[in-house]
Amino acid sequence: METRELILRAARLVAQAHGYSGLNFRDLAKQVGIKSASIHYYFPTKGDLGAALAKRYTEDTKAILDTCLMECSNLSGCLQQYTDLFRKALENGSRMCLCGFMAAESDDLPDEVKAEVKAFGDMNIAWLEKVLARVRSGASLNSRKRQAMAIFAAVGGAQLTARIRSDITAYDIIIGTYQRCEWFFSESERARIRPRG
Amino acid sequence: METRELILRAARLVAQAHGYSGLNFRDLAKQVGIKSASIHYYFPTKGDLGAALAKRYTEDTKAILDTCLMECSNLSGCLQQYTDLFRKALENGSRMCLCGFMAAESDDLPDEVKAEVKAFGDMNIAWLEKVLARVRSGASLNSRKRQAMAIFAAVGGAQLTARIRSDITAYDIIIGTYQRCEWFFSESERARIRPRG
DNA sequence: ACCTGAACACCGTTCAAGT
DNA sequence: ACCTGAACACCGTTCAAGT
Repeated sequence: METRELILRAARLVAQAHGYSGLNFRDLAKQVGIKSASIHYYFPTKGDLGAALAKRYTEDTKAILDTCLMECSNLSGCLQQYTDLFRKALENGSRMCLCGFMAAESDDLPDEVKAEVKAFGDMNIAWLEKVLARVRSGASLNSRKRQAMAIFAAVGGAQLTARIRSDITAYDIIIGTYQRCEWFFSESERARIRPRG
Repeated sequence: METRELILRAARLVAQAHGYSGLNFRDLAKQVGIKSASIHYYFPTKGDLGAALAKRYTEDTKAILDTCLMECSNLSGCLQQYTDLFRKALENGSRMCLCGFMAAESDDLPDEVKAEVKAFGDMNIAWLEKVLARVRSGASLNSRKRQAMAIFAAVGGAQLTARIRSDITAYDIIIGTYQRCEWFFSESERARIRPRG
């Protein structure tokens, strides 16, 4: 396999466990079998590597999600596959979504990386909107957009919680609770709430 | 103010923006007006600093939440104050919950820090269970525990999403959606779902 | 085209030395 | 009790030099 590809694959696993700041050229080089200075031939700066990493991650994820969308006919199947996809990161050494981790590191990301991480979120939300549009054509565009954002945020939060507890069942419990909609307020409680923003 | 206190205050703001890995003794020392080697007098290792930081953060948060619990009579008011508290971090320079950030960094945290970050989650979930118990005495203990975990995870995910979008209104939209329970499935859709785990 | 060693300013940590 | 300078192995980056 090409060196550039080997670097990206190794870097992805490292970044999903240790974040952008946890990436370092010397260890990466050791894994690939070259010297750290050589990585700069493919990725001049760490920012270039981070941006390429996030972009590739978005492409790969989009390909998987689009396949889901084609194969799944019902909403619950699609969303189950969506949450299962994020579960896989946890299964793989309690790793996180690459861009979820980088979202936390936002302040320390070079602009080009930040843009790619945001693009990952945009892609996810757009995909979720498409899924929701299939079965909730009645709901307004804005309402579906809000729901898409909420679902995207939820899997990130569930990953975070499962990660610190070193317990993947926490992810299942949280996602399961969302799915069953045992949420903030009961029907009667909700009537009393002033919406925000 | 005592030097130790000044270090903790400066470190908290840094860690909420750059995480545990973003903490560095030299910058911290500069802010406090001493040399980096002097910080080791108060916190022998970076792990000691991180653990003290997370512990203090938990204590401070618990004090605020317990005051809420005493003053608020209804569920929606309590939970609104809860989500507002996490909103404040975003208001303050788009910062994150200290332990939310550290949860992502889990793999790189010394054990003593990891334990304190987990303790923050436990405290939050216990508090939320107490709130839910007030108005949902009908629900089972386990059900309330699951809801508490879900709410805790949700604010973390909402922070993450708002942070990468550099847009605090994303937080409001997401939290608002949870509160209105426009969630994963409609009533009829939910009937078709096989629960997980 | 692809790789390297050596240098730079930066990190946490240690420690002998100061007051 | 509290602080410091100097040293160490580590980081990303640069660059002249190799094939």
